Amino acid sequence: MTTEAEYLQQYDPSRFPSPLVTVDSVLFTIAEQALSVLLVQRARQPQQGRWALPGGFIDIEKDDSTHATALRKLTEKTGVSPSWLEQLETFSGPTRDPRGWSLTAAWFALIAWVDCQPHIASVSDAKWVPVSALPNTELAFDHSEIIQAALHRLRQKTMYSLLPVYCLPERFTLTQLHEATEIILGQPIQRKSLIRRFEASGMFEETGESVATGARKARLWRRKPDANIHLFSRNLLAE
Amino acid sequence: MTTEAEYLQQYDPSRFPSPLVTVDSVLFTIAEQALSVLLVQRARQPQQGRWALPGGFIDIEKDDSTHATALRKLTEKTGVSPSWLEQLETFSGPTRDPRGWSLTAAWFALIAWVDCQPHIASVSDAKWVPVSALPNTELAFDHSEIIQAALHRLRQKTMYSLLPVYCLPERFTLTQLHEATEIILGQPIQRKSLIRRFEASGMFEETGESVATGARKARLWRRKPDANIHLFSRNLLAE
DNA sequence: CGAATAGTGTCTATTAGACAGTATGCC
DNA sequence: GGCATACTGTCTAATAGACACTATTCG
Repeated sequence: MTTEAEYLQQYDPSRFPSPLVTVDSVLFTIAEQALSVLLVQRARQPQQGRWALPGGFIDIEKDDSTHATALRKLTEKTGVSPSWLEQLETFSGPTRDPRGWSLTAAWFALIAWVDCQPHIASVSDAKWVPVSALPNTELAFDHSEIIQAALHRLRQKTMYSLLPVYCLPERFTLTQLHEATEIILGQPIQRKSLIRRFEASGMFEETGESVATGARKARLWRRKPDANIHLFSRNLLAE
Repeated sequence: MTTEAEYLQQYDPSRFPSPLVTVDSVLFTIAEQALSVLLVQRARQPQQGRWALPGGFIDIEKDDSTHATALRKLTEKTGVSPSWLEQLETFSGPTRDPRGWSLTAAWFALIAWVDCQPHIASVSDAKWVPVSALPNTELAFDHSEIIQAALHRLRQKTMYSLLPVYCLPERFTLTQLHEATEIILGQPIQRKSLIRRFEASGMFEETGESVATGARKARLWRRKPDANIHLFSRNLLAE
């Protein structure tokens, strides 16, 4: 019989074969009227030169969860923190990475295009790719599959929450939210339905400002500082 | 410049410090009118003797995903495959396991009590614990937190699908489904609402049999062999 | 004033909640 | 028949879809 303290003293973490562990994120935005995902060109082997999701290894010294790893990698690539970040799913298996049995904790994130455009435009190894262009793009590892899962999550949540606001700048108009929602779902949405939800959510406040976009000025809104996302009990587009 | 083949030849997976990786599952059932979770007593250090979720290390030789690991561990403990198995979430951090920075891919599962009761009853290191008893139980690692996340998932999904059928035996009555749903949600549900959903789902077929439970006989139903779960676009208990 | 964009009013359709009512089987 | 359990009918309430309507701004 050994105590836990004795056991830990003689514990050797390298005794058992362990999978290769990474963290990858699917960061979406609306770029020029197109739902787009951030891709990064791999600087090193394996799959050197291929486009891949932003991510990498956990820094055991610095990161105190895979959430921290995802946030650190995204901030390195975009210069800012994403507005939304939630765990997606973990992908694993012996063949998804040529180095051997591997596991990646995938995260799902949203950001406003204007918030990171200056940073992205200044580097050559990161770019926004419209999701409509993905079928023609061969990505590293199983990253296409991960993006498909993230896209499914994004569309589902858009039907029962106002998640698309996290793709918009801090101050936004209802028309911007409406357009973002239609772009994500790929079909027309009743503006009235969206506005009803917008009011019922209690998540937003007027800034008092308004902007002209050609005709009547539109009011500018922002998220209330501590408002949590509101989940509706019915979906849009229920058919 | 090295090719990927050259790179892989000299690749040493033990060069970087790596987290300890495990797979744990939260298996629910309805045991004697109580929503219960399967716990296993830890045979070894660390946390020897404490009750914990069924799980363990990935077998790099045998498992071709964490799904396979979860299934293997659950089958070892219960003698059968769970009726429902989906990924929950990955929990990670430097302090959740005394051996160091660790990560567990958590899975969420359902089974009929009668399907595994013979096996569970025959061993002394596994038992069903009603979720109502969990606040008074100190579990290993962060397993209480994992169970809370699973419980939340179970209750959410019960509101927009007929997930509770996966806690029932192969052949079941509408009353059993109704009771399971009420037990999971912890409040009364309109039987009529459930039956409307049951019919609309298209997931079930009559067996032609019926059982007496004291008064009028109840029809026995089963899931159609290849039916996928039906997701409704509105929730129960929307208030 | 007309055109364009922003925003409202209000009718219909769908489906959950409530609960009364009918059916069946055992004593 | 009486009672308990299984099952159905149907009204109300909530909210999404549809779309006509009003409001504001600019030339």
